[in-house]
Amino acid sequence: MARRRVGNPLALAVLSCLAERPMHPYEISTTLRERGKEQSIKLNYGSLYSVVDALQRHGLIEARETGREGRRPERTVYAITPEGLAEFEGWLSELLSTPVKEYLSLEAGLALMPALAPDVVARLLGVRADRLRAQLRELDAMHDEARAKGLADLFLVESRYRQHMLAAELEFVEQMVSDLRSGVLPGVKVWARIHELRDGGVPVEEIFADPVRHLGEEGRMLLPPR
Amino acid sequence: MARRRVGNPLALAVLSCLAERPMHPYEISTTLRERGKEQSIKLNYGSLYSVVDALQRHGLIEARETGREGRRPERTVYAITPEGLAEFEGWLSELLSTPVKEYLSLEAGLALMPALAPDVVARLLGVRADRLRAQLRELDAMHDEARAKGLADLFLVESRYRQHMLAAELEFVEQMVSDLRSGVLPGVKVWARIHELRDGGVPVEEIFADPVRHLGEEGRMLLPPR
DNA sequence: ACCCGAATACTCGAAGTCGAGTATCAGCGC
DNA sequence: GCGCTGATACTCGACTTCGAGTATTCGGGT
Repeated sequence: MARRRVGNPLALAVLSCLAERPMHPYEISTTLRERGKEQSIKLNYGSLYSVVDALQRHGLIEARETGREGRRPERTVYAITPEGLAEFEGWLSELLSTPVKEYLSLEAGLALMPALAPDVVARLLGVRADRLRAQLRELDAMHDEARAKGLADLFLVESRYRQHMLAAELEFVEQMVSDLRSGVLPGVKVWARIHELRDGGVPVEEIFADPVRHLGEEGRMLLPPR
Repeated sequence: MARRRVGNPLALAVLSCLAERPMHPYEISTTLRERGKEQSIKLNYGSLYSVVDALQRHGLIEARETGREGRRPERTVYAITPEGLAEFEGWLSELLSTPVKEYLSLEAGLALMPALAPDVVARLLGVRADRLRAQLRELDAMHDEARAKGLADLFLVESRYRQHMLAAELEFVEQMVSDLRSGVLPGVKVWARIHELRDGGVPVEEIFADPVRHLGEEGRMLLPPR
């Protein structure tokens, strides 16, 4: 997979605008905003200008006119090059066809959660579930409103995707909370016991050094698998 | 929401290790790797050392001993401070309880997909679906193997979450492909027609300037909503 | 006639990210 | 006893990211 010379997805959005017609960077930013693309692609000025610069350095876009009106700051209008158009279509195709590993923040949280006691985690995830439900309601309202305005579903696809993924997360979190509370998830009992011991003053290192002594037979699962 | 002084999730992983016992950075990296946490938290050396440095600057960890064996590079052992422990627990709690907006690459792709013709997009998403199915099979195999080795489900939670989200993505993509092929998604007909015209030599700008003339009544949906 | 806030159009530098590169050592086969 | 691979333990600097800051103009109200 030949790595893209300019990696920021914002660069792709810039190319998408310039594929329509030449624009200056600020116009690109307002265009993306109007179309709601900044919901899907992180946009901030610093990145925008450095990305435009990088695209130019690599010959994917080129400066057309650079004029000024009154004593306003200069405006440079850029146009896409044939190589830029090829890069755009290739990159977009790859984005659609090839899943990439994304580091979700909840995944990090779940990976480290044993550092907190299981009942605490259950409570925190419960709060998360509430917030997810609120976000889903907001998205629903937004979609209804957009529909009422006559916006075609085609332009809501990315938002529907976000909603779908949010709903999936909620489903997982709800299941998790119930598994934690009921204690059916293998390992939770031991996990809870470790935190009880720790709160009672036993250093965690010591528990791990000889789990079976502190936790009984179930502690065996903490030993390194042969 | 007070912004974290050190933002990289890797910093959280570092704190989680040092909460157990003092370590030197390289040991942290191998520990995280052994436990499979690098699947969930991006780990590379450059970031590791700069993150450790930042944590020290902010008083969340402190250097203990800095010795060397033979003529090996120096090793500095770090320990967590009380403020570091507080930061760790607060941050982890926030991570679990509070959803944050994540910019998924497929969302960017969907937002820009009208730049390609609908049948092309359908084909690309079909390829993605195949790849997602392959990844899901791999994860299933991994989980079976881990189970067989006696690893508690507790330590697979993050991987199960990834699997759940991957499955949700597959579901969405499959639905999308079928909606595109059947043409039931409102807007797809117009979208296809635009690409036909463009391939026939009509500039895209012109179509957008007077959509109704080029596309008939259905073109009206491209006009800005009042 | 003047003021104020919003919009226009960028600039700048501090901070962070990344991965290839460097140097050493331990063990193992031959 | 010699070379090779793989592990140990980091360093470096080019490149990106970020968002607050700057300077100007426009339009609407009073």
